[in-house]
Amino acid sequence: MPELPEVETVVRDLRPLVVGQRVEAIWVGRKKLRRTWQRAWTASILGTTVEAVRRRGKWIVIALNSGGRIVVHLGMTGQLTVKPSNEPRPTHTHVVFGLASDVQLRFRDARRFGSVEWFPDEETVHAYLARKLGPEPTDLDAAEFRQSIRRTGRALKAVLLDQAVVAGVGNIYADESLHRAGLHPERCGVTVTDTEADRLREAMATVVAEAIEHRGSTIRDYVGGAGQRGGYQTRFRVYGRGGEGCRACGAAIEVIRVAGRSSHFCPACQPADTREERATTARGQSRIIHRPTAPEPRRT
DNA sequence: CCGACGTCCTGCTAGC
DNA sequence: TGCTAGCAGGACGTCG
Repeated sequence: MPELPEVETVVRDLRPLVVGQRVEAIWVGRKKLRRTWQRAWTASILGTTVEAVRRRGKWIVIALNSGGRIVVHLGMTGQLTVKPSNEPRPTHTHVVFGLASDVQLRFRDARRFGSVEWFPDEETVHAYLARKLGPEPTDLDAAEFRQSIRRTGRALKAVLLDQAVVAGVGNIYADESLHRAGLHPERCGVTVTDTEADRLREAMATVVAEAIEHRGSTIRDYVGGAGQRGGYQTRFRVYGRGGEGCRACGAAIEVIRVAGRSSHFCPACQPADTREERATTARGQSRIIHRPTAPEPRRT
């Protein structure tokens, strides 16, 4: 599933292929995506030229010389690739932009959790994304991150998946970061020390940077902007390695459900906080029922 | 107001 | 071998 490193790889791949290209044709399929394509968007985009391709969190922003912006989210199975126009269109292709040099920018998404939409200007896109997203992992302020963690009773895993806390981290890199930081995914936010929070912030930055170097991770569907698979999946320390040995200590990696997501961790490197009490819900998910430290009083 | 949970969607896999 | 139930999860709406 595309997270920050995969989206960054797509953006880097697309940049030399689409910047400077004119959008000469647009085709939109009938199947509904997360956002419904508006007829007016086609007219607004046709004839404009791509000026830049950027990423913010897991979102891709394609800047046009008209000031308009095409904004893409890959969801679970989305692919945004440049292919020769004469190459057959694979199934689940939903949007195609015909570019000047006989190539097409194609959006393909089997599960249709992704989206393609248009905004009239940079300010509107900025407001749209700023409402949802916190800082990038590399821009995360130490004090701010400590506070984000400590002001909540949620499990650390849930905090990392919250795009308003840190943008771009998903299930894979949350698990990998927690392992590097030696923190249990269910660890309750309020009990996390400054040192632990700092370790987690640094672990996230490291994991994400390493994954980008390896062009992201391909579990099943993910491909880069020219259709190539990623290479980081062979370096996972915990994700998808349930039952296998921890690369650090050899203990068997465990899989549990936290915040509605599968969570992989090493019980030896990432010990549970024994001061916490938990109960298991009917659906097999564990809930913290007692916290060792009371949350700070909420300010009004 | 925070947090938990249901919903969307289809391809693949485990299990019979 | 062939079928099917269940699982995978990012964003977001809803509900307690």
